[in-house]
Amino acid sequence: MTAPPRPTTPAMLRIFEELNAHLAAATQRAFPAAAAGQPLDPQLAAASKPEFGDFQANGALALAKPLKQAPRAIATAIVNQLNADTSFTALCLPPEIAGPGFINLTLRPERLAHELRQRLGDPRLGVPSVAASAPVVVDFSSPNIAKEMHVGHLRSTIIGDSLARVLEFRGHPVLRLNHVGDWGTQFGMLITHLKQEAPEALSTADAVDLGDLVAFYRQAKARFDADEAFQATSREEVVKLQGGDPVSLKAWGLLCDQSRREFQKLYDRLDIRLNERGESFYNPYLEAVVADLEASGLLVTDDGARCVFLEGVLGKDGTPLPVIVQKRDGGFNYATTDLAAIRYRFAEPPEGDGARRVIYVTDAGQAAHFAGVFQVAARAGWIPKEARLEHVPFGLVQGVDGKKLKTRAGDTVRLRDLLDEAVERAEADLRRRLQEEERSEDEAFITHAATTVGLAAVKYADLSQNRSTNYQFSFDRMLALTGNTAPYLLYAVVRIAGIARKGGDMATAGTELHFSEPQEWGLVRELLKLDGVIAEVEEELLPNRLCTYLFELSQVFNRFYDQVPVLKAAEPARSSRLALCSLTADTLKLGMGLLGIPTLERM
RNA sequence: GGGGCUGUAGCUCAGCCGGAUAGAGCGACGGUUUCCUAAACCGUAGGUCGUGGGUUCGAGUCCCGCCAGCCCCGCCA
Repeated sequence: MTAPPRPTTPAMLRIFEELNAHLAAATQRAFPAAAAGQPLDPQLAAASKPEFGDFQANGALALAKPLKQAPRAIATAIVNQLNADTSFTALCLPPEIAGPGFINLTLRPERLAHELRQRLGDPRLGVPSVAASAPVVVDFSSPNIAKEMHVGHLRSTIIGDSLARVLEFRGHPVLRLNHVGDWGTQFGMLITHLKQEAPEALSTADAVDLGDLVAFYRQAKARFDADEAFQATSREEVVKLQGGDPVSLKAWGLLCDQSRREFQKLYDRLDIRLNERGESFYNPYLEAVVADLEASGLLVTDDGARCVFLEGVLGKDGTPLPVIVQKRDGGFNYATTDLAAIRYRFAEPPEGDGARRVIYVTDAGQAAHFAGVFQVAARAGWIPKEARLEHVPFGLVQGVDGKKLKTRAGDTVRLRDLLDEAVERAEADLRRRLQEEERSEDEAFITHAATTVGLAAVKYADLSQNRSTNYQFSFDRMLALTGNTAPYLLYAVVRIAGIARKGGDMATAGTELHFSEPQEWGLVRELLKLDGVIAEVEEELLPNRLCTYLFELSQVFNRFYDQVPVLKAAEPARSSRLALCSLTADTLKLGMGLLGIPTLERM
């Protein structure tokens, strides 16, 4: 939709900005003429390999052509300017020119230690909070009333929650909206069918249980597809409902309550907070949507339906595709609701949310739908100039066979069953391990650890993959104790907790830091990357970047743990290393918290 | 027919406004435990980045064609 400027996303944001300014100034001093036209971009980036230092600047290569000079000569001139700048030399070791003309920058160790010390005892671990922000809407999960949550809701729920957590941590007021399917044709079908088959369900709470309701829904859908008379009755029922008919409304309310309670069980289990604001919420605004579109001259009546024809999107016959906002029978559809939602979310309170960023976490199959709806909203003038409206698409959940995930019987996998199995498998693993290691733990410990590991595995496996591709679901892989998995990360935290139990003082706020080993410096550098990673996730809405970071941090920590003694070290190394352990644990806990994953002390 | 997404090592995947010899995990093979949980660590092997062009000093990354898989395409959401 709107295209904001891409932010730079390196390690250590503040230092990055500082270096960038130094480089730009040095380049300008070295080549004043080159700055006359375009602003100079030093093309500063995180070093692509550790041996290149902390940062690399690639700008000299790009200047070679306009300046008609060899890139290494340009780099040399820039470096000479940098070396003459004492505020730069206080920050960095002398830059090195490498390859065709890269400028490699290595931060002074004392500066790294200084940055690290500032993060010790800082609850935000160096991640800045935004000063003030308009609300951000994250629209995710969105199951349908009268259906059970299934594997199809997994990704939206987990990814949406994580994005919301990251945005909240950055200080944005986040509206976590559950746009449940509680309106529309499906309800017409269901209510019509229930009137005939189980009328008590429409007047008495919980007269049928949810499983039966799901079965009724399936039957209703089948009748709707096959029986024209039923279709017509269902459509009339929708119109009645949308018109506020009390009998229909009561039935509708009962169905919603029942489903809502079931959804909440799963949200509680996954520790996900959501505000329900279903499609029905926008019912009072649907007329205004159509009126607005009419007033702005976008509306066309075609074959009885009121549509907006899209620009640049052609159908089979080469004519523009419509977005239908009012059906021939007078009813509204999901496009109308989505438009009303966009309009409401960007509108100022009290008749709106006043949001300036609206994020939809839905499967990639809806990309075309959202593109169309977004275009209409833009042309209708409902999107403020500085606002962002983003569809965050994700791929399908597939089985290991590469096909859409199903049960052995061929049914959709219920979310509840999927979580149960993950926890059961985690528990079986844990019990086997306890037996092998001749450890003894009480049942409460086993239940807690297995639940945490099982749910963490499901969440992490999903989040750690770039969401845009299809996702191959495998219990074996996600619960593996090695590799880029939740158990591996959880274990790193457990190791640090072990050090604390064995006498390591983790209250390290005032510690003098003295590092000598490469494993220590490796960990220091990794720890300082957190702020950049968070900024990147906030901008690109890709939780897998955070996962990659946490995995790499765990790897670097495990190497450190394996190769460098902590408790047995002499001072001042011991305290410095304890500080690293403490900050690593804090960083992992914070990062996993942003993924919606709690950590353990022992496992 | 039109549109979108995807195609990188045997498998699952990273690859951040184009930048140095394309990375990781799993699996395979080999090694490490008197020491803070070995659920770990160290090493080896393994890739024409689907394919053919183009742009560029430089392309897995940008543009065009083609191939393959998946998804979407007016009154369902």
